[in-house]
Amino acid sequence: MSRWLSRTPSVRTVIPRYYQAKARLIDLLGDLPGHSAFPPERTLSDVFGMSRTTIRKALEELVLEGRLIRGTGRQGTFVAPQGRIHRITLDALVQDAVTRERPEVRALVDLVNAESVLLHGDEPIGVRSTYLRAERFPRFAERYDGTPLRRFLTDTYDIRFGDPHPWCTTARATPRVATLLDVRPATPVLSVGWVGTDSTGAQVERSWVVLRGDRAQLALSAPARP
Amino acid sequence: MSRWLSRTPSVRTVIPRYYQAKARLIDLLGDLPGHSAFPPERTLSDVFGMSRTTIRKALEELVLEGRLIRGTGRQGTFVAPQGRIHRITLDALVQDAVTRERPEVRALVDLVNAESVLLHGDEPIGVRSTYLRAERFPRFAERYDGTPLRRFLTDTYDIRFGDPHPWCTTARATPRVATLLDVRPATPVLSVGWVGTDSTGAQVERSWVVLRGDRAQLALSAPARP
DNA sequence: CAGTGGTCTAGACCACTCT
DNA sequence: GAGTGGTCTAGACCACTGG
Repeated sequence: MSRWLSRTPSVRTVIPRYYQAKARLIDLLGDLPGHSAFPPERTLSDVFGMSRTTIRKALEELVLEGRLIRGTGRQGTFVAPQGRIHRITLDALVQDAVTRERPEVRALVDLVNAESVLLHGDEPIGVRSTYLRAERFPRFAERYDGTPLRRFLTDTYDIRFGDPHPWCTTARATPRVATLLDVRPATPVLSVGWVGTDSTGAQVERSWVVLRGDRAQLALSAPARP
Repeated sequence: MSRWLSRTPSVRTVIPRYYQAKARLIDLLGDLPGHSAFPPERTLSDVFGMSRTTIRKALEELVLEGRLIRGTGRQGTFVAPQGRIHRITLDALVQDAVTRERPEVRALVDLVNAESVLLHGDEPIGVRSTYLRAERFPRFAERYDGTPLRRFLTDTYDIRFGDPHPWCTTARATPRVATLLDVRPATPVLSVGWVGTDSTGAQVERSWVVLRGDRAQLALSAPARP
């Protein structure tokens, strides 16, 4: 086995400091009802005898898990109320059936891009972005009426889509996505992508969705097998 | 709308410093073939005129995207070779058909836990953990022979599984998972969970899989619709 | 032993929000 | 204005690896 692929043992028996902090914060969290104010970072730093950086790392994990909510300025940190994580089906993503802001359509050279922010209530939970071959969808920008994208394409351009074969990964929010989703840059997000083909097998659509992990989960389907 | 749910505008027109670093690192990366040595953090810190922390944040993102590989000690940082990201089907995860180390079986109070490290070659790409109701699967620990779990349960205990309705999220590696996957604690990972039921609808299995995002993607299925 | 990545600290500075 | 979270810096200390 070549050396750059060697599996380092990397024992690490010690529990990281930030993780000890997280455990204590979870204790603290357990007693508090939703919407309670949570102590500020600097206080926790003093009380726990750890640097603010370490505390922040622990807090960040709890935010990502949807257990804490943080606001800027005097808003501070709060205990998140229950039931803020929504399950979204893969089918709804592909079919563009999730509530969203009206897509922003941009014409590129050979492509057209439609980008929208997925909403639950008025909270942003994801971003959807689709690239279409301009040639196959003439005058898309003028004609598109904001209805669910796949249905629109089927109705207007007489497309018959094949299986999109989506895939799923973790990624980090780019600055642009972070702005749209109202998270900090580099926040871990769930990313789903797929390629749409027409009846001839030609690629006509390329899409991805980025979901906020603290507000959305992806519901999948895996039928039982004999 | 209550104030802790208010959508802060949070304009953030500026590009974060770490993201500028990342862009420059990608430039640097573009010219290098796989397995090339990459400059150490302290050098990049000097050259870019940024703190090591900021550089590290950029490097970490590239590692997570599978474009760089880092080793401890004198190993340093390398350009990752192509084709190290493997697509794994959801079905293979649920059916336990991914190559793996022999599961470690532990008896708990009312439950039995089977935990294994998923492998591609000899690289760890994920962790699979299943909890079974001890009552429904008597003497599981002694009887289990290491074959794919669902098949074993079907054959040995005459289970007929229903649809597991899996779901998918981002999470961060706990210290334990980090050790098994050979990543640092708090590394973002892809998490897939499901609940297995028998023909009566009773929950008999509860499983989750954690996948390293830099080595594995989850292949999904979403059939085209009329 | 020198140099690497991994962790943690202390503190500066900023933008923002509530009072 | 005071206090909050967000970003970035400089540097200490450690474990580990290769020459």
